[in-house]
Amino acid sequence: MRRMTARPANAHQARLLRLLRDEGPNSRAQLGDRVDLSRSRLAVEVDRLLETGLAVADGLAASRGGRRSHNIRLAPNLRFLGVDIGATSVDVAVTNAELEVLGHLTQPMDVREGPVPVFEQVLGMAAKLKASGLAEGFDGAGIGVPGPVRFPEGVPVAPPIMPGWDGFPVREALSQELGCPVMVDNDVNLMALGQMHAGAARSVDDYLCVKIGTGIGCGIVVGGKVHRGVTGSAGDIGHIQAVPDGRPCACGNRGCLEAHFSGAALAQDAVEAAQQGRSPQLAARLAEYGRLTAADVGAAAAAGDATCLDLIRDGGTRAGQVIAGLVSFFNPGLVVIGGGVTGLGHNLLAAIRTQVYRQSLPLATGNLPIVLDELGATAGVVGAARLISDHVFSPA
Amino acid sequence: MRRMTARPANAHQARLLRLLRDEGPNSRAQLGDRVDLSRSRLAVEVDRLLETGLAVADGLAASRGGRRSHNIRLAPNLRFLGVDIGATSVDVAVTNAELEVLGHLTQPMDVREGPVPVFEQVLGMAAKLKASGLAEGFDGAGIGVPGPVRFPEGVPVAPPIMPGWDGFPVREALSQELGCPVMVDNDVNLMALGQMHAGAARSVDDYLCVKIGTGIGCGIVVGGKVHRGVTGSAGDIGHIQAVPDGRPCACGNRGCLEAHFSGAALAQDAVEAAQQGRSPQLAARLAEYGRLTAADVGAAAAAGDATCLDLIRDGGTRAGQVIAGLVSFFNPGLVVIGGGVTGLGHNLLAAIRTQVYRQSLPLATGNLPIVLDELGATAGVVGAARLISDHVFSPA
DNA sequence: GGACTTCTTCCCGGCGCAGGACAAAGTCGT
DNA sequence: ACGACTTTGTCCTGCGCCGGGAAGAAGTCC
Repeated sequence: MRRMTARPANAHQARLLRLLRDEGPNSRAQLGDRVDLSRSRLAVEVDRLLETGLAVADGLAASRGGRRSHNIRLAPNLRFLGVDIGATSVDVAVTNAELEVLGHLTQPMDVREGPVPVFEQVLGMAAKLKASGLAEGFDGAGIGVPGPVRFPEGVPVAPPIMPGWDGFPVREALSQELGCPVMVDNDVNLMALGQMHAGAARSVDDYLCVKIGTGIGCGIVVGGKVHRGVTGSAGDIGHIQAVPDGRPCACGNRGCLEAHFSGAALAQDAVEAAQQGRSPQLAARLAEYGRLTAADVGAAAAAGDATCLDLIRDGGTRAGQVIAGLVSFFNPGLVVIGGGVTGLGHNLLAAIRTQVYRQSLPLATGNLPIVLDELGATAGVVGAARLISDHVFSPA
Repeated sequence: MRRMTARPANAHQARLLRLLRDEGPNSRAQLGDRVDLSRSRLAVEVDRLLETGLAVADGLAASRGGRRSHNIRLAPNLRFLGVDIGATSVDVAVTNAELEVLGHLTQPMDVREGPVPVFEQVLGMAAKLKASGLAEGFDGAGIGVPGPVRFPEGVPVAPPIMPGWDGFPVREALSQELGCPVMVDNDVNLMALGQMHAGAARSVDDYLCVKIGTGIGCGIVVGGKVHRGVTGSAGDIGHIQAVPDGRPCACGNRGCLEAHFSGAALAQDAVEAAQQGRSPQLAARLAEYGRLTAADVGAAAAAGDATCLDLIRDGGTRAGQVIAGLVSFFNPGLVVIGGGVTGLGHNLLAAIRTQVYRQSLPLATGNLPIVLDELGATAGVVGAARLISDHVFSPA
């Protein structure tokens, strides 16, 4: 069931495709304004894109004072699959060539079960999306996994929370199953790509994207490109020491950021606070559901629970200390905070901001926005689609 | 006394020039092996380089089994000026086009006197080098300053240790004086470029270069290019918190790495140790010279002074903690330790290594060399020459 | 309805560039 | 010493990229 997607023949065509992807339908004349090419050349390249079926004509554009131009848009039947595998759930979405999400499924899942059952589930979800008429086939798929990846090969390497995946040829296997090109990356990197396409980072070239969920990671974008490091483990900031001689961490050290502030750590703190009677609200929730999550802390804090506010503030301060260091080091133009704990909202953001603005030098923080992610689960799947679209929209 | 240096006309020529710069003289045939160009094209471009005088023919190369090829080398009369302005001294060197140092002067200087007297001194040193017959004029000059720089304009911005320089048009002024292109950068970035050209980083694309001198900074190289951050302050790691609620720092915070371990901090610790009678060796040196520097600590440690060994070990551990965080975050392929404290030698390196290998994750440290800088003062000036040569060897 | 603007197509000539043919210069074996 | 083979450098041809002019198509504005 292989689906042969045409590929751009040269860099000009690739450039045009990405422009159409990022800025939507555009008239030939507008395209001419954006890509430094002569009219004749542009006409030839656009015509070839139309011939190969990657783009289609789409009626007439509004006049700009003279003859009306023809609209060009990416082929409306192109489909990308975005998959975001988390620690405890999986997101699968279908997008069109402009990376608009046409359908999105979320299901609980345990990544520790290993690649084979997880992929069965993912393929089932993809089939479901296909069956609902959203796609006839896929022109590419991007996959995010919660651990480091040897990017060129698309293979997870030594992932701490998904040991069974070490060395599993994710890219190869999925490409076989889906019959289309596949790219694999760390989930945090994909979140960063999502921000680049649809989020706060659209006009920034150097930024950090901190994801605080079950674990903690950081997507690093340098000059508009994701920095993955020499072994694919760049951005693994969960095990930076935040508290000297602090809590023991699964990695064997003490005081790791992740041990003091993450979805897991926060839930544990919440349970302790409830059991010690420091927070009636949490105690009530614990009694009701039998367990607590970061969301419960956020809800209780929003309702005014002082203990929960303290937990959030302390955690934000810890995270802020580490982020302040990264800001001093990297001097980004933007920091985006995302992941499961985003539900803690502005209390968290305020604590992080305070710490960063206090600890980093004025030159680095002077014009540095620190914002919450606004895309939620969309960021990951859009980032995945963006990753593979960059690949498909590059010369063969 | 403007000297008009030819510039490459296209990217091919630029490529060839850089190849000749980095790998020395080469035969036409060898050049053909390294650049993906047809023989005809290559011949045309090389001939043009010869015509413009950027390169010269240099005899016949050894035979590779057939007709002997002609050697090509960069024009032997090209000269770059490398200037490295430190906090308390200045280095000026002349290099040829292959960035070999032909002459090198070092003089004490106080950067706080401001740009005008410092530049007078620099120009005097350059004139001295010229007068000794090393250069007739300069085809470009690179300048390193100990503070952040707005790179495109070549202007220092808000430099803490050189307040008088804020906004001074270094690039413009020196270009006027010297009559040649000038580029300005942070001294740490230039040290990193020096490692790339002549040091440990020749075959690495992503690495960090930590300079521990009067202050502490870090050069960041991503994909073979220096990362300067959005405001030019990337790598400013001296004010990352190393010790919660630690010593007060000039920046207004507490526990900054620089307050606990730098040339200045170490000298102060040494004086205290001497006065408190914890180190007879240091006391003797203090009595003799009236002051102490990091070098004294190194010498005493080498002679077996336990207190000094402790000072070095503690400092290395502090630095190692911060570097461990950077390694987790950035996942470099190499870390080079340089700057004034390199004199502390392997005791320092051992402490840093221990801490990094202990605190960072195995995937990031598995194949990570951490080495001492071997170039010393040469790194800065060669890096400066490399910076401007990259500029001169790019299409106009 | 006429003058002006904008957009598209067609066409020409220059340039970059690859690759083949050929000459020059050397090596190696006999 | 000589011929066969290899490597290197030069010349030439042809293709495709590409910019820009000219002309026509389509609209706007007065």
